[in-house]
Amino acid sequence: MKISSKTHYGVQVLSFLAVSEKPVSAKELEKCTGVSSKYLEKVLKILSDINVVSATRGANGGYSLSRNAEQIRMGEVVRALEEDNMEIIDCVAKSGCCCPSSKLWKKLFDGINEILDGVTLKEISEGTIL
Amino acid sequence: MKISSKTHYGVQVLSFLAVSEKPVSAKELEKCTGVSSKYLEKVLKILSDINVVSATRGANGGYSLSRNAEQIRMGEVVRALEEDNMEIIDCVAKSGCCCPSSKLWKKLFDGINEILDGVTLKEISEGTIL
DNA sequence: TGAATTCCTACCAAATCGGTAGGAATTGGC
DNA sequence: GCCAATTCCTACCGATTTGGTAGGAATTCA
Repeated sequence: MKISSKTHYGVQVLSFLAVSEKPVSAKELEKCTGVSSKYLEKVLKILSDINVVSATRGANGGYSLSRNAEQIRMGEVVRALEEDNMEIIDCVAKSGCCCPSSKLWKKLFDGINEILDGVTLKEISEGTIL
Repeated sequence: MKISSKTHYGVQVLSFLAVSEKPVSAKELEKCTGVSSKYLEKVLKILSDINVVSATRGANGGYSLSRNAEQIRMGEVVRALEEDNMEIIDCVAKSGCCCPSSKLWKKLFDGINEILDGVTLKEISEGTIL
């Protein structure tokens, strides 16, 4: 029940990209964040796969948002970065089980997703989140 | 960002205890849940430390709720079972940092706690959770 | 005293986390 | 065409966490 550093880094770099005009390379992001560019590459690949950032290779390449920051909801970002760990506990996910607690976990994860989907990258980069 | 099996087991055994009059031993709970009594002992020790169950040793001993089920909120249970992993990410917890994402994590964890504190053990054991 | 039980400590295998390393593929500029 | 800059791919690796197991000490009831 905690946020991985991968997710943390992911949101951090997104808020850098949100205020940058040109593509930003992993090396430059390393300077901003202090996180190794090699590791950021991994994080950014995940964000690229879900079409939140677009990556261009080669000289003058780098990463940029593939949509406006207000059209990027934190839900999709966090779900991707936490990979399959955002699902409800196995027994519930695999539909069969109906242990008494399953409704609690469902309620919890629905709530988590609702909160995250209610926040856009724009709000984060501008600090206007409530 | 997932629920550990320890937490899952914890809520499961609590809902057993909620419908039992007499103290229930770890061995009996093993029969109900399929989880080894040795491991359940650990889980129950945590719940005992936060005064949600009371344990009595010796013959005819076992575990029972130390309060009415409607007075046990899932928030305290889950926070205890997940130990320190329910805190906001380190950089935020240690007050100094104000990376742009910190407000998001704070909002998220506040929301999680609010959801969990809004559900009582009674609702779980009776299945009346919304 | 003996059986049933929790409590305490130590240990352990497997998975996950948080990276590192090396190089292939691609692209732009000269 | 070549070189430098960049992402992409694959493999590896140490530390930590997870999910237990094992053995026995302490306690309690009959």
